[in-house]
Amino acid sequence: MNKTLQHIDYTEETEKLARFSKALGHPIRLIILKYLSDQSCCYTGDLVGVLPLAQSTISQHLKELKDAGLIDGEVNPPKIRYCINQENWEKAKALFATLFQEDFKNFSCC
Amino acid sequence: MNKTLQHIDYTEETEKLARFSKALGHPIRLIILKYLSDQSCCYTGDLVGVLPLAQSTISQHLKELKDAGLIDGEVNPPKIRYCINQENWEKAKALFATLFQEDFKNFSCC
DNA sequence: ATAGTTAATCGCAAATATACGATAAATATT
DNA sequence: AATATTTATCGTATATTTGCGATTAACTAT
Repeated sequence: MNKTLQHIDYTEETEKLARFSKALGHPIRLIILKYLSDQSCCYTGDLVGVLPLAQSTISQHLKELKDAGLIDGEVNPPKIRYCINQENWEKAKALFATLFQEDFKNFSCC
Repeated sequence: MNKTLQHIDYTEETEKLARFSKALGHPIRLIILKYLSDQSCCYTGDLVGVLPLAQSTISQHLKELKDAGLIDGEVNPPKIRYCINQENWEKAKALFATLFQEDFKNFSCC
């Protein structure tokens, strides 16, 4: 974290893929996404009932996913209904597909 | 990080996918993988010449990728030749494919 | 107005990640 | 044996992440 090197210019795609990856980089967040997918949508409280973590911790993980754009929180007082953000989910799908595409791994050795 | 809750039992798949995601969660590491893919393989020094980061930092990122299983380092004294680990790369590809599969996102709402 | 419910946010602690320069290890060359 | 090359590792500093309990905010229902 020295000097001016900490912000290198990456392409928009690289930046986004790293962001998505980071958000997916915790088991609890994968479970939350799976749960959201299975249940269509859910409230924070549903997850609190299911996961062995404090409410504040779960709220934090939801924020993480929301900030990465993978989920949306729709206010439904006094609850908040979380759903997967389809648009960005598709974007993530596309980015990961590119990453693992044939031409990305078109090696001549190894 | 309290009590005994910090180690929850996740499935092997969840654990692995989170691990891969985390490794992919830094732009520099994505660039390294892309470079490895383009150049077939490369030495640490090649990356040091290309990336605006200290040699030790790059070495650390390589270790991160290696520990996640995404790359292999083959000793070729005094250099070390890094290549993508095809087996695990395929495994990652499959796991991400499952994550983004149709039936994962089979919603009834949103 | 008061009380209840739900979920975000704050404040804190501990762990992990990111970056660097310096040093060490391993091997090839002289 | 001595030197040069290459790269990992060590030590350190700072930033970020992860977790908790307590509090606050927003809205409902009484």
